[in-house]
Amino acid sequence: MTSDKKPDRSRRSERSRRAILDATRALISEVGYAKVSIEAIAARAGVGKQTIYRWWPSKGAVIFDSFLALSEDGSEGEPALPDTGDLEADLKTVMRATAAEFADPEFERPIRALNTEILGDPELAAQYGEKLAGPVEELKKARLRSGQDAGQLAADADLDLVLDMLYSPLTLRWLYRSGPLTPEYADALVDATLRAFRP
Amino acid sequence: MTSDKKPDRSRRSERSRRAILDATRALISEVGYAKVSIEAIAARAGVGKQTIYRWWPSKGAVIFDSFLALSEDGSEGEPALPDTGDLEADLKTVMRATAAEFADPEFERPIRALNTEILGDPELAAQYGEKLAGPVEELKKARLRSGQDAGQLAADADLDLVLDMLYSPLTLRWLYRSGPLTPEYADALVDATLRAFRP
Amino acid sequence: MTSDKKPDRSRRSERSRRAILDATRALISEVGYAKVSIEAIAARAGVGKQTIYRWWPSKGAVIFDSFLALSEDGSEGEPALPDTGDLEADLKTVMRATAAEFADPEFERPIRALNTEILGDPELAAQYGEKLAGPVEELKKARLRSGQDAGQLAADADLDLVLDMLYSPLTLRWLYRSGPLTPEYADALVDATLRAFRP
Amino acid sequence: MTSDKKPDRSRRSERSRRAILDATRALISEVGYAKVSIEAIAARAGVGKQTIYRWWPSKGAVIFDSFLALSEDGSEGEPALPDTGDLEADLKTVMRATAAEFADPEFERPIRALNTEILGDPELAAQYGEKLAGPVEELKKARLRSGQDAGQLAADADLDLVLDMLYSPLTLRWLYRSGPLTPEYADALVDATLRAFRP
DNA sequence: GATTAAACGAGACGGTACGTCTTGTCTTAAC
DNA sequence: GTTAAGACAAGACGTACCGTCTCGTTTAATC
Repeated sequence: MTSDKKPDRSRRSERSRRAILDATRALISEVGYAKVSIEAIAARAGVGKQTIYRWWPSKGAVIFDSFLALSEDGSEGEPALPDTGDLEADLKTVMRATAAEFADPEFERPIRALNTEILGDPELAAQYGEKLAGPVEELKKARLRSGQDAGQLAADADLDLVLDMLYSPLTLRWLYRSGPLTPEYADALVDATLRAFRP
Repeated sequence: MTSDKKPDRSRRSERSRRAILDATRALISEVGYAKVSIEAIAARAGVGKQTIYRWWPSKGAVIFDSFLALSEDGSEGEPALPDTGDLEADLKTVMRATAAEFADPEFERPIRALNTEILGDPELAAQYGEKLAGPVEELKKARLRSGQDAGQLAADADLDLVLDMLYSPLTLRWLYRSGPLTPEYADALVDATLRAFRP
Repeated sequence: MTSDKKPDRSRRSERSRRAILDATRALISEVGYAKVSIEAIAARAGVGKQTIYRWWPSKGAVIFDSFLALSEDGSEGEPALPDTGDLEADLKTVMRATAAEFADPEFERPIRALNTEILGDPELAAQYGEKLAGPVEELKKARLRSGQDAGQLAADADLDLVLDMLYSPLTLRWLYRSGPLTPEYADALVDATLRAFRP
Repeated sequence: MTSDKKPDRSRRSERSRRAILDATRALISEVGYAKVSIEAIAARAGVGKQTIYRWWPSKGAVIFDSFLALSEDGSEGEPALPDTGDLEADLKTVMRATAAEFADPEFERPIRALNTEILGDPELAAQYGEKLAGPVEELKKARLRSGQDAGQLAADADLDLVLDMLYSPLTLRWLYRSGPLTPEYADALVDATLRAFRP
């Protein structure tokens, strides 16, 4: 036990924090997750390595935070999902959009980097669930609940399970690249899921 | 033009190949995926590093092959899935078993290693689909088809979609550690999926 | 433009420098020049390889420096050569000592290592002339000059040539192992040289 | 002691032997001694590595033999040194020629390669003395003896010593690159040596 | 305004692993 | 039984990063 001195958060340089997070995202986009190194981040950010090690426990944590920061200042609170009163139509809209996003090569590298990190680090996985996935999931569940109230979904449907059946196949197909992410596939998932949980 | 000489497959040492694959699996079990290095594999296998680099393009490929070899000589052809005539019961049996396997810490490390590797390498992902996942999927589809014939599944059900809806939520929950892999969850997935595709 | 960053000399670790130089000399003595590797030096010195590559351009340079360091802290300035007033006797004393030193198996390996290195690297050869051979040569010339003043050597004798004729045959015989390094041979060289340059 | 089977000299391929020796010399000229590898020689000669290892004990031996072969078929017996009756003039001619040869960059690399090899391997040094240096030395001594008979050299002069004093300074200056190899230097060596051994 | 203590940039350090290269041995097929 | 070819075990090469550890230098907050 050499030096348990905890850094003083109040004196942290916001300038450095931003530079590190920005450099991280830029590097992921440019060279891909596997080749992002702490040294490269520090050099790119014009920051000493120690400044990174002082505030983050691992490379994964930096990468994770770089996404978190993005979602935090990108949107002040998540936007609600569409609610036209037609659950099926709304879900298809959202699922098709998700499929399109996954297919967009622009997002491919960063999201895949994030997922790889989460896969290997339970700590980050927990944080991911809580900070990133959770809020979005709540929004989705709210829309489902609204559909439930409108009698478009069984009153006793387990909404977490519904979400799983909707999104998991899409997500896994993307992760494993095991099939094309077409609008038709998105629609088929919505149809089947709604059949399973119709009132 | 540096050195485009291709090695001569017919002169490959089977002895070394096995030693490398065995050492790889042993190391993954012992120290976990992240800490497996080519150097460690070579040392453990009593093999020169070059012998690994000569035959495999990447660490991921070695790891992948070590699983492939396991499945190839472990089972001479995959065993058929149970077919008692009751599709629901059989699916629940299989899904519960899958959930249990995922939860077994013994398999945790190796399978997670394999998945991490697949996630970051499209080449391996393709091989995975073809050599490992494909055959198993065919067996599963055969059982579904048998249920279809028995009138327990809609005649026009897209069996790939059925499989996705059954297994994806389970797999993703395991990958992301986003929830417990209980028999109840397995059962719920089977119930919902069968509802979606009942005749 | 890969990495033109020059290391900062002022921050160099004296501790590591000494450890490297010491380890180098020890290894040369123990296993011989040909088998000294950078890896072995680093391991022996308890130092990262990069610390060697950071400060020395080649293995030869390390070896050379290990000798330089020896001569620098071994003697605070070279000791003067004997000057009894009898040039012939003094030269014979020194030449016999040189012959004996060459014949001493203790010095054999290190000096031969140094010589091999110098032979293949003009850069080091220049440094050798300047830093190691030069100072000693000056002392020898000083003694010759004193002999010249005493009328024991021709006033117009080229002292560099005198030194060459004295030492080169001895040195070359040692390098090539082309003959025994006896006191008689040393004496004969002194006699012949003094005859050639007598007043 | 695994396989002491000695190869059968009578079945040796002369074609391969020549190809190896030629390739060796060519490589030394082109890339310099330090970068000549057995692999490169074998590839260049169109020969299996084992064919080299079967007939030569070390890389040095191959290099040495490549020179030996050169001197053997280049000249069927060494040419006699000039003997005009004027020893001083003849020696100056020969010494100036030697100095010029040393200075010729064409010969620089090969001869230096040979010397480096000899320096580190007593076995080769002995062979060098016997097969390459010896014969030439005998010729030189023959010329000296002729001068002795003509009364231009002391009758009791040790001819080996005379040769050493003539050639060693030149050779060493070349090896160490410690000074220019001018005709003047050659002349000065001859002058001084003849002074030392005049009748 | 001067003092002072922590965060900072920079980068040297001991290490691990990389992927390449060469060595000397061993194996195979052609002749 | 020698040869060309080349796979093999071994291990050094020089490079890239790791995470830790000084170094001066800002930069605030306290005096």
